[in-house]
Amino acid sequence: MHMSKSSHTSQAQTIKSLSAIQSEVESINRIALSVDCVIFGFDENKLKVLLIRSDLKKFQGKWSLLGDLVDPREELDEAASRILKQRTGLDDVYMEQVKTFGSLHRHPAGRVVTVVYYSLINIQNHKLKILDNELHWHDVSEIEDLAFDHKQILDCSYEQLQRRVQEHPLAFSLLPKKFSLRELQNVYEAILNIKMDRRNFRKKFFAMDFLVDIDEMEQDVPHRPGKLYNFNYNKYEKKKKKWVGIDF
Amino acid sequence: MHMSKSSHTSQAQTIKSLSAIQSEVESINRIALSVDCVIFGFDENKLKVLLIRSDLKKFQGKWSLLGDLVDPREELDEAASRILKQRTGLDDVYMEQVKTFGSLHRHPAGRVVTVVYYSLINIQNHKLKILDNELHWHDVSEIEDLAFDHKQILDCSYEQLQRRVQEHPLAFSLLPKKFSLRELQNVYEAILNIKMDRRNFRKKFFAMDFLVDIDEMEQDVPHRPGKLYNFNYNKYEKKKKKWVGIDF
DNA sequence: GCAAAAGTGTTTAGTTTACACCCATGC
DNA sequence: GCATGGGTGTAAACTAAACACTTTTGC
Repeated sequence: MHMSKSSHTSQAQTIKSLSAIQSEVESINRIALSVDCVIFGFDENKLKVLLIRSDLKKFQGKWSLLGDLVDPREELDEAASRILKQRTGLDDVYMEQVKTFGSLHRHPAGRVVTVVYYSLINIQNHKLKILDNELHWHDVSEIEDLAFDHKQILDCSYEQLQRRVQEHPLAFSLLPKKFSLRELQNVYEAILNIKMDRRNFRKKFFAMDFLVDIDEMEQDVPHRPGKLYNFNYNKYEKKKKKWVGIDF
Repeated sequence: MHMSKSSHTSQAQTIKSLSAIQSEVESINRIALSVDCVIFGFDENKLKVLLIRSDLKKFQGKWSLLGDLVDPREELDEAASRILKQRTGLDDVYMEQVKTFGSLHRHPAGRVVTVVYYSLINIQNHKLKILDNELHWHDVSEIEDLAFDHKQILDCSYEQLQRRVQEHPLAFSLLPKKFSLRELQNVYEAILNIKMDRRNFRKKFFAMDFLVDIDEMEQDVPHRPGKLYNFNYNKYEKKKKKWVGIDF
């Protein structure tokens, strides 16, 4: 086999001993790690995201995602849950890792690599627990600028949400347990920023057959009330399709 | 607005000063960060991945992905490119971040969080540069166990590849610039682990209209030679579709 | 009774699948 | 001349899209 003539200078890492790695791990090569949470909600027929005012002078007046440094004894997912719990009081929430952002100068305090999660919560079901730093909900479509690289992080998370919501039953996480088909359609329209045909939408979801008619109606609506449904996760798990097809 | 009665004990982080964050960033809260590369190739009609023997006694005899610690002054993408370049000599390679793995005890040297990238390279075009630690290609389908959590990382990367290859023109990165339709189909069949109809496959790709007939034929094949094509990335960029549809 | 949204089917267009025969080359 | 894979078209099944009127409720 042909052996390249190119230099071997950078192969050192391949023959490191455990103790050498250990000393690197323990000393020079450590980096601050944070978790940032993009917390999506749905209200007033709009997709919302939870923001606070940045603490830092450099970003004075700018809004920021919720995040914190990861403790070295803490799992990444746990850090994300902790941040979410602190701010929303919610525990059992849909959450997904998006991407890790590590630009050298993304944080003014030095090198901080951040692992980003997004989560989907049902706004109606809860009130925010701690309103420090003006914690509150913002329309995703109206956000122009955020502290740090958080606008880029939000855009990336939102794009991932748009992709995933078309292939997985995520929309239900943004709604109460009981919801009308109109509400469900509104979630899709808000996330994907499109209009859909009402009849075709209903047909599609009934055909999938994991909405359960709970025999209740909307209350206090100024028009004919709609039926309410539950999402049956077990039925979904059994029926979900293995999608194959080349399409781009 | 209703103010929750729940404890405020964990809100401390929201009012940290920059200097407080700075001292955390500089000291106690740092974590070793590595990058691992899942390097896919295609040969003998099989999807391959590049592995080395693990350096560590604990994993003696086990194969491992290629990775290294991230230098605090180095971008994550650069670290991934560096690892790839060291081992394959290749520069200009398709590469995508997959996910970050951070289980507390995934690495015997201590807490090491790892950012995983996969890349797609054309095996035919090159020979491996450095063969230390028995660096070589393995059939993805035959890998049973790897050092660290690398089997889990490989599975996750492979699943992501399977999803992405159906929606983006990645397959071309695994082939030489000139390829036959049969080779292209073989890539899809290997990645997705399915058989496809030859006529429908051809129809589909010709309809997409970004394969360029370069008016050359296969050489030295023991049967009727096929035409060779290029992938025209510009044409793809213009034509690619914005895909909408709920399907799960 | 009027405003507002719920509920409901059918037709058409487009896409995906299944399927079989002749052709060009190397040996 | 035979083995091997290249190259091609059509019909059937399925899926997605377009589209309008009647019903129920609150006011």
